[in-house]
Amino acid sequence: MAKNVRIKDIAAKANVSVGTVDRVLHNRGRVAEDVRQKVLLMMKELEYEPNMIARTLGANRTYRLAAIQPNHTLDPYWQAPWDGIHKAARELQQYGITLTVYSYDMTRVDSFLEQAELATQSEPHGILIAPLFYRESLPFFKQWQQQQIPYVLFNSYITDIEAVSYVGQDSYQSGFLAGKLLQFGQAQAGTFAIAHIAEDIANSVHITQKERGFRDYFAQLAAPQNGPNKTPAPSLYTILSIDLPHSREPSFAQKLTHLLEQEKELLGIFVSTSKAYEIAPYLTQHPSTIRLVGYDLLEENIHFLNEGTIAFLINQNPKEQGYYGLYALADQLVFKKEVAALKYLPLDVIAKENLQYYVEK
Amino acid sequence: MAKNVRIKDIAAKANVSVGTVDRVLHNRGRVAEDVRQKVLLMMKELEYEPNMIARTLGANRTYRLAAIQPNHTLDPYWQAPWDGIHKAARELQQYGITLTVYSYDMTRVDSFLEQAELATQSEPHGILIAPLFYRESLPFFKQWQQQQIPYVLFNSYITDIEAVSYVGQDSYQSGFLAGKLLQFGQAQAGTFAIAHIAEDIANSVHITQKERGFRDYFAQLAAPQNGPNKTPAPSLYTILSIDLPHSREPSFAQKLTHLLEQEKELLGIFVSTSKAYEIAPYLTQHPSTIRLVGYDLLEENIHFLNEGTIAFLINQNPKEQGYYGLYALADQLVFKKEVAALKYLPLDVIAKENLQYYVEK
DNA sequence: TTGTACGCGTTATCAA
DNA sequence: TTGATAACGCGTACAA
Repeated sequence: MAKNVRIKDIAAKANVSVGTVDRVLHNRGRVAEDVRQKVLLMMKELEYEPNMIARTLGANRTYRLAAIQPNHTLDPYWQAPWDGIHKAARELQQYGITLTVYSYDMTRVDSFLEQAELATQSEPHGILIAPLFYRESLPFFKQWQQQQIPYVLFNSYITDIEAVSYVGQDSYQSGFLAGKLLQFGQAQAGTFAIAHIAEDIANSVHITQKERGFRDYFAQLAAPQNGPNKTPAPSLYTILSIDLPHSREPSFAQKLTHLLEQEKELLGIFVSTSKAYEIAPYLTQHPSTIRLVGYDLLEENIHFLNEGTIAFLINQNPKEQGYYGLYALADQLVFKKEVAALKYLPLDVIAKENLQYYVEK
Repeated sequence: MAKNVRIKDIAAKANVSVGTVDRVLHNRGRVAEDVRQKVLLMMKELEYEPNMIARTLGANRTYRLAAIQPNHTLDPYWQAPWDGIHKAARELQQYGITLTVYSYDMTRVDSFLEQAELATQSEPHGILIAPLFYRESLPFFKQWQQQQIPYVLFNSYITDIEAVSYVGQDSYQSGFLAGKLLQFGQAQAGTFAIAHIAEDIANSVHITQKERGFRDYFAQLAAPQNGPNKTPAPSLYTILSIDLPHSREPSFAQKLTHLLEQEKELLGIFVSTSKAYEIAPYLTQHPSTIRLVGYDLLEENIHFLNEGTIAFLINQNPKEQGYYGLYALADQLVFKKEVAALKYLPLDVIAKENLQYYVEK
């Protein structure tokens, strides 16, 4: 209950001035070792906790942060991260943080390079980036390391030991979960498909991880100890993966219709991106026993979820990804907090029945 | 980006002193009307935004908050709200907020009355309360209103127009969701049960709401437009509710065994409290087609979820309830923000496969 | 009715 | 290597 301990108190107890305590506190040097030790001891004894309010007021610093992500007007998914980033920016404004967002066209590598270059040239104090292009991102990471600019990755996981943090979803686990959602409660044997729509799978790590998780779910059903569930022998499930082009291509309808008509035992489809809504219309024309699972609470997806064509959507908390991503930078730069190297956000299972809590929350 | 506008800037532009601007800003009176108007105009023109950092530092006020909730050592559920409240308290400490928690024995009304009385006598600046006892809470609300003490309700919803906010779950909707989770994918007709364990249903609003939601889920299946799903006619489902005593009573096992053995077509059980783990052991001894759904990520529940006996758990975000509950008070008292009168937290659907993201997050 | 001056806890800039 | 002191932006006595 004692009043909060201030620098002044430590100074008095150690018979030095506040200036000296401050130098010890921030390792600014220029202080005799024995004095340093005494001050540190007093800090321990009094359990000093710095007052962040006063600190930010006194420091009167400003931090310029840059965020690099796909343009939210070109792809609806990216609206949510954009919102999250700006929400965080508003809250952090009073701590002297300003934000500039660099948006790139996610279908064009040159656009990414251009915006990342612009961000770098602005010499920000920290960078938040959704590195959709694996190969093209690495050189920037290296450059930022040399310039000592802390950077945080979000949404797309790239192994990088030097990044302050990765904030995003666990793609492998989400594929695993999708398997469960498709198979759960299905009494009969049959086929499950994973569909990739317009993805450059080679240069996209997380799509591969999703497929691996998906297949592993069915593989582990084979394990003997699976509790008391009456599922058919796992060998009865066939898993197949299908690559679809952009939906505007004629071969999209062609390939999809072929799948739906040829695979008589098709029990479910897992769409590895947020574009489940492009497949949904085709299902209404076919036997409705085919269960559809996809990602993200886009307006189009929500429509089919409510209609019943989409059974479940996996929410990757995109808004929170942006929000916590920017906060990770602030924690590092402003609040000098420990920042977790890895922050997975929950994979929310969304059905028609709990949808309302996730839209506009 | 022009420098942040300060009170001093307004004062200069309006040819008055900072004291006058301050009085206008906080409606302290004692300022000529024409001067007041001029100052207000300047504030608009310069788009003045108060610096909360400097404000809290300057004001140097302290706020004593009281939280009233069931003892977390007597019932494991209440550990999470307790954690959330304390997490918020730690963050808010630097804004001059101190917290005292008053814990009551949720099985004893007199304990509740005692602690609520203690909290009231401490004359706090704000109160956060989980009002499990409906009737007994109302007089306290009245008293707090008279004393002008703002109070926030959490976890248990009680209609009260005067409360600053209610933070918690939508009980009706969670029952509805539970219906879906039990029925989903079940091809055959049968019976679904909702089990209440050791609950005083008459004095507990949210248990009633859960049951209503649960029954309504099956009722709405009767509606004609339900999309393309191959469920049997809704009349084929029988819904029954069962009241169980505390599990230490002999009649607990008796009643439960009776249910399991007599209801040959029992497809699922929905436990309306966090005590699904008390029913789970009985299921392993019976035909495993009975699906079990309950609430909350208690250690015991998690055990049976991983084992497969419990199919889904609905997470009511108890930790967040405490966290945001306390923040609602801080927003009102310290930050002078608008506080939403109602804040529903998400109903997370937890399966074995996405569990990991919700424990210790 | 208005203005002045000090304090909040910290940082940063000088002298010493 | 130290210590005194002016900011930072705002709240609040108290004086005018």
